[in-house]
Amino acid sequence: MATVPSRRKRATILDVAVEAGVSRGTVSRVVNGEPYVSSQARTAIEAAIERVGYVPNSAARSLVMQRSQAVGFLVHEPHSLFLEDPNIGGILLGANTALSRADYQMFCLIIDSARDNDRVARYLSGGFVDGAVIVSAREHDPLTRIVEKLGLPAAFVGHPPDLGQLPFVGIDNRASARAITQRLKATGRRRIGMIAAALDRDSGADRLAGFQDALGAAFDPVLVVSVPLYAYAAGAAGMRELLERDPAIDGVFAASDAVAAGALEALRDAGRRVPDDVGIVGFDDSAWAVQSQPRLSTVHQPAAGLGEAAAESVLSQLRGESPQLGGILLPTSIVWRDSA
Amino acid sequence: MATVPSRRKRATILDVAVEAGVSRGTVSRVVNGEPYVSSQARTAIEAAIERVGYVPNSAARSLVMQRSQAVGFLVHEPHSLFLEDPNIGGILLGANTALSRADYQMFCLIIDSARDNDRVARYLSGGFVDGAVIVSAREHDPLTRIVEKLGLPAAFVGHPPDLGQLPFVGIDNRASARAITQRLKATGRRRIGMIAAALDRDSGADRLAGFQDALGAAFDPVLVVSVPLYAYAAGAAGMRELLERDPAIDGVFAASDAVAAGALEALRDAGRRVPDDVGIVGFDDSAWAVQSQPRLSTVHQPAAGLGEAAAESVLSQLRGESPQLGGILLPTSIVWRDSA
DNA sequence: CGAGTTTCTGTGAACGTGCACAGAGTACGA
DNA sequence: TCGTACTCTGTGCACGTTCACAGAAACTCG
Repeated sequence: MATVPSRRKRATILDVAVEAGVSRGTVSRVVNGEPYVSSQARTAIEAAIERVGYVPNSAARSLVMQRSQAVGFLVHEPHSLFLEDPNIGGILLGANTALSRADYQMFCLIIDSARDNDRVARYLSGGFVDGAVIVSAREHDPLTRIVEKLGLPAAFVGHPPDLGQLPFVGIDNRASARAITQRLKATGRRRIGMIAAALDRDSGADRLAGFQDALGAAFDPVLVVSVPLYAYAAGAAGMRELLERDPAIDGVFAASDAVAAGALEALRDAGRRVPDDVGIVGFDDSAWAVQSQPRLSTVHQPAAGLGEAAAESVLSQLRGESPQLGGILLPTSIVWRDSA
Repeated sequence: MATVPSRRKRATILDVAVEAGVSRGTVSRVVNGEPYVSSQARTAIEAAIERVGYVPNSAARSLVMQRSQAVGFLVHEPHSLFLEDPNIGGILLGANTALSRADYQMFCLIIDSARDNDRVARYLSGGFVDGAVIVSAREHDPLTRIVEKLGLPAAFVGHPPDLGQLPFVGIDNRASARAITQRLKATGRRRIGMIAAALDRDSGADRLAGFQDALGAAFDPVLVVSVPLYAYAAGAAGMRELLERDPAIDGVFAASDAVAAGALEALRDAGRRVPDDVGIVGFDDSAWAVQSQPRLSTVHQPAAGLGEAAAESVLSQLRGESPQLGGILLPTSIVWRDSA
């Protein structure tokens, strides 16, 4: 039967050995850059590899080496939010950079429904990957348990409260929120409110805490509204609510750029000028920040850096080093644009 | 310690066989759902699998089966554009959906510099993947040649002109451009221009052709400016040029949402109201479309659908079916918002 | 009751690689 | 000269699985 004609035979290490007139072992040594190979044999083998078009079979290598040279990139996020989240792309890119630098592969796994849990566990324990970078895990996430039980080298981006001793990387949300609120205050705003979001995540809660830190005694709970998600529509609703609570409000810290962009819409509808009447700042430095009118002042998240640091953490665990306790916090910076 | 790191020794099919008191072959049959297993043996084996925590070793399976159950997702795009492109995320998600439904893994490879070409060729031919979904390949892309030479089951998203007989999925740019231009005409605009972009890509050229189709005899080359990239700044420059050529212009088809957003800025600067004085439409239905003021009427691209269709094409080739000649074109829809 | 069929099970060979080990050749110093 | 280190090469085994084959048991039918 000629059903699958395109299945060509690939050259093996043995083909190379025969072609070069040496043994498998010597070819293996050349391929892996080991010493104790005569320069004569080496050149002959290199030529033979070129001639037969040899490429090492990763499955065979994985089998005997007991590792796959691959790291999983897991995102636990509904598909819609995956697209909206401004950071995931950068994290993915950063992780990819670090991993390919170390000659590791990156496998993507996007977990949408809980139905996928089985598949994930199988995947993590099936030898597909030597480690994992895990993005946006939540509290009580089964993923956390699976990784813990497996003892798999892993690093989380973000910091769900029940992470235990598992390594993570993140930014100091609290300090960053404190810093940008202080700068907002420094521009002369008197009645400063916040549209807090995603308080069930540590990022959301910490941003609120930082806001409160910065205002100190001036903090007024009336000027804080909370919305469930870091989303545009939620931001608009939150801003309307704030305007209702205090029409004299003249400064707003939005928990994310998307939220801030939504707030901008509500302010426009209410006839307020930004930044003249109301100053507004966001968080993330995402595409929203430069596409809004006016462009947003915001906290810049080093998304690629987070991905890179997480990947590096996994790689170091793979080298047998023990991960840094308490996680790694990357510095943020404030980008001052037009909205405040 | 009671909790020995399960990382050390994983259960093999032999462990299960011993535990269940049968042979490897029988366990293998159960694992792969083959017939000719007594129900007695089946239940014993299933219990044993549970007890020892057996997970099949994918490397060993790949080795003997000569396939990896993985499909590569290749993006050929500088990192910065990868983040900016509104469609890539959706394509990735769609491909992931289709692949995981078929129990395939998705393996991401982001190709930035030409330096990576070697690495890519190695991985495509190294048995890491059984097929590939390739996004944003350009003309004379070495990737095209590599895939062709390897005879690897693949599908391109988009359609570089030198693709030859390789399968691809895309949208009908020409028909979509025609449709949205017609609707722009139907709103009563008399002097309609176009900011064409990226005419060196088929998408750019086709959008211009569709525009010309729709206007028919009314087409006036004076009202067409061409900019090199689908970019904001280029759109602003293009719009200024158009206003100079004909101040009476009252309708504009921008080749992308980013271009349209730039045009909006130029119109604002020129004191024209949108949509009152000038109606403008874009293309892509990206984040720009909803973040602009006013929100853009535009052509919606089924990004997830594209990824899914590309993945399905690869899967069908993997089943031995021959790919659809001439590629697959997915339907678009027009989203009517505020800008026209 | 014997012959043929169907159902079920076990066994030995691959798949392509890395590694331990053994052995051959060479250089060097005592 | 011999012994000893050092350099280089080839060979057998293991990794965990699937598959083809052989054989055993049960069942069917003339």
